[in-house]
Amino acid sequence: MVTSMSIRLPASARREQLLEVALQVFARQGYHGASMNDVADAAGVTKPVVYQHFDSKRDLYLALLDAVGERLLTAIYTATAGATSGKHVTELGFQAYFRWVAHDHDAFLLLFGGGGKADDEFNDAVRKVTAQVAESIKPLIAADIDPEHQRTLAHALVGIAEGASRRLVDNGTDFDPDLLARQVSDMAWAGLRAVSRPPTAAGSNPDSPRRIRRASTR
Amino acid sequence: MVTSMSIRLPASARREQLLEVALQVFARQGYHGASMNDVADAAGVTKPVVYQHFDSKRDLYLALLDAVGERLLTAIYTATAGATSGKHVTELGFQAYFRWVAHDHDAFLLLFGGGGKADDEFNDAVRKVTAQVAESIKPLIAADIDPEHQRTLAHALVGIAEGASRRLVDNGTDFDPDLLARQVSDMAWAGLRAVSRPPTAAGSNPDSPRRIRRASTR
DNA sequence: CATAGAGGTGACCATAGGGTAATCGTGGCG
DNA sequence: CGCCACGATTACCCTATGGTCACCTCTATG
Repeated sequence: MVTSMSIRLPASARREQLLEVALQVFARQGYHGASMNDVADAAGVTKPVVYQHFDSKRDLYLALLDAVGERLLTAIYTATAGATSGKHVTELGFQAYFRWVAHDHDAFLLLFGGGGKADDEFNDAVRKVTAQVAESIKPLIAADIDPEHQRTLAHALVGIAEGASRRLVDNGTDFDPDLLARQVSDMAWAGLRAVSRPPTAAGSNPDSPRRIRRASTR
Repeated sequence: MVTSMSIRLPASARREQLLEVALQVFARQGYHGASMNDVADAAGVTKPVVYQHFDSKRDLYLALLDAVGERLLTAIYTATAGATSGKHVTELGFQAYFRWVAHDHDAFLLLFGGGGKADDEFNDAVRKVTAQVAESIKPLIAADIDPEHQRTLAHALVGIAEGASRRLVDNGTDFDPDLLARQVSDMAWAGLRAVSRPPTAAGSNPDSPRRIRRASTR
């Protein structure tokens, strides 16, 4: 979309456009499924133009991964900045995530849509993002449990967001990010609280000592 | 591994070996990163042999995806078959999943390691697996909430398993699947319980999520 | 209006890799 | 002991595509 068709553009603008267009192309066709020609075509230019702005296909992809990861992270950071309670942070965090998915659809696909990696450097870029999200989540988790356990749960939370999103994105369903955030964060927060409660009880075994045994059931 | 180096093998055995070897190769190098020659080499044969057993690269990959998904599903099904309480099912389910990851390492990578898809058919195969896992999880979730909400939570649970696993696998860390299952299922189950009934004890938040959130929207 | 230089192009190279055709060799069977 | 069929190989084709080079064409500027 936007401008196109062999219209002359100042370098910086062209670069932006290429990034924008490349995101769409890669998100839809994956790294290997999309050729540099595809990108160029989508931008209404020819291949050499792309190479005037990016050294290689990898370079372009990496730049994209970077930009896109940055967007997600800042979205989450700014959203949760003003929150007070842990529960509030949780909900705002998920909200930011799901809003990002809903709005920056292609970005989600690029990062988590299995677009085609199999490359250490690409994996690192993605891992770095999830790790940072996880890191920002860690404070929500009771500080009195094993750090490794903390990390596990943090990554589990990231997984929640990813899992919930993927289904909707794959499905093509339109969804209300805020509703989703409420539903999911309710579950997540309750889960986190429950974990923080019992005095660690590390190494609990089959003959579990005492967990919170809230009778009820169903 | 196993036999190799130009040793003659009966067709069915060779086929099995090829599947086994191809799993490793694809898991490590991704779909595009691995050539049919790579697969053949890893099996100690030449390309045409591979093509005698599989029509195309896609075909081979699809067969792999299928086999591997099947393994995960049956692992979960059989593991949770004898469970009684919801909590028990949850823990056994996660246990089966994490054991599968720990043991069938390459399988996890193939399915969820972003090995390189960008292909609708491949995506379908993977989606089918997660969908089935999610389906098997759904009964754990309160039946009195919106079905769509149920599905969301089910997929969120799958995301938990995936997120927790990915970190460890990417990290190369060795881990104890059973411990992980306990940690994670504690959180997950608590989360599920909280959703199924009005906020348990402890002051929740203002806009308490009444049990039935038949949030119209969409 | 000449011109420099940035923006852009067409044509091309080189190689990887999916897929196939023709051929070989060996072990079991009559 | 010969032969056939199955397992395997060598050699090859051909398309797609990452990447480059030489050249063109606007437009701003003196």
